[in-house]
Amino acid sequence: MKTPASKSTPPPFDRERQYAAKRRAVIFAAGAAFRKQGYHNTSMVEIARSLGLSKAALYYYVKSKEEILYNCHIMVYDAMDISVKAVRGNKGTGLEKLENLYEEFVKLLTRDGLALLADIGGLKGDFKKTVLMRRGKIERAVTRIVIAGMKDGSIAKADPKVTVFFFMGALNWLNLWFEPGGRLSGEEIAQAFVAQMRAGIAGPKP
Amino acid sequence: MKTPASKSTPPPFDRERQYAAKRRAVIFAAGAAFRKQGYHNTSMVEIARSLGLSKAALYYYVKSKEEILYNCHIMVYDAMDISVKAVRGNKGTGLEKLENLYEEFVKLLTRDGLALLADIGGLKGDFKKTVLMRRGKIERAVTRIVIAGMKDGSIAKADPKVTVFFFMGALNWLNLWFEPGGRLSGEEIAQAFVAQMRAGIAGPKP
DNA sequence: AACTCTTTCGACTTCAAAGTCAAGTTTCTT
DNA sequence: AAGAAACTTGACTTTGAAGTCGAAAGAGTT
Repeated sequence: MKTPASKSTPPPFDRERQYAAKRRAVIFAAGAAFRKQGYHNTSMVEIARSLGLSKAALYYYVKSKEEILYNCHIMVYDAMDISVKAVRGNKGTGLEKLENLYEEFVKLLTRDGLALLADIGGLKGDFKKTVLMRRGKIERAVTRIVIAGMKDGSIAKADPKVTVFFFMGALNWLNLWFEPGGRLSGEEIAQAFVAQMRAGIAGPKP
Repeated sequence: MKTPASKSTPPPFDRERQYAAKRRAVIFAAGAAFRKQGYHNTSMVEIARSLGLSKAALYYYVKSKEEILYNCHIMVYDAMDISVKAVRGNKGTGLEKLENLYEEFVKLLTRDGLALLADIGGLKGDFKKTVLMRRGKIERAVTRIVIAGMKDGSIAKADPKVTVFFFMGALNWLNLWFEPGGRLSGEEIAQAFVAQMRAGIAGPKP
């Protein structure tokens, strides 16, 4: 926080970085509260207090409550997009790819306080449009893998949409009961979820 | 409340029945809106208008918005309790019982506009306590069946809680994407969900 | 047709929470 | 140490939706 003022190249003390870090902290604190209580049941004052700040201080870092919610959503989708890309290159059957991806998803959601929030109704206009678009993108990517798996025989033939919605539901529900530091670790849940997902859809061809 | 005073039995025109029916209509209309938009994103005025009423007319049938939400929850849990009881008497393995129950659950949620709402944060005090209790009751009933299934070998041994949360998540998520009258009927979804749930957890003993 | 209970309405009040502001304090730079 | 930028504050305004009320229109009964 304090940098030496002497002659050489004093570590730049990047103010932007400081600001960005605090802004991130605000969004994560809010996200954690939204996850547990829901967007509308969490006031800006609560968020502020959880960080030891006053409400107005929050508005130094964010423009509005809606913007916080938007960023909570986008952060998760960004992380998921990365996982999707990572899996794209993989060799293996559709089922294998899906296992890898799903495991990453569970780990994401049980680490770092990232949460798939259901609250999209709290967003308006472009915020809403963008979030729905991003969610659709993830969904389509997963569905594509499932369809590929059905083609190569690693996944049992069925309606792809229903198949996907079934195990994606488990991810969305996860946020409402998972407690970091509870009896079950994210790792354990990831293992169990992947196993159950896999067994649920595995096809005839091994 | 009022019984005909004349000699014969003129059509009773039961006012209580009328009232109860309209009250039910209010709760269902509200439930449908809550399901799609969320509790806090649905105003009383909207609910009223969807029924062709004014806001004040709503308050003739319900005491508060919170009471509506409470009743939406309770109606689902009542219906689920009935399904649980129906399954209790059944013969068969744990897995078979669970299949029957799960199928009933999906059908419930795709019929009659009943919806498992996630919004519990909108409730306070006794309302909240009761809803959480009812939800816990259902969860425990399902978990008990799963544990029995693990004992009789029809369900693969694993952490019962995680096993249950996985497929119950699909039910909760269902509400957010299912559209009555859409491409997929409730029947079809029920078949697909049961199949995927079953395959996901089936044990060694057939 | 008069009477009464049920049902509805428009207009009002209340309330909680989002968002704003002017002025103060702290932290870094020179 | 002075000046500027970053940061924080308590008190204020705004907003949107919940909930209330007195009057009136409708329906069934005699």
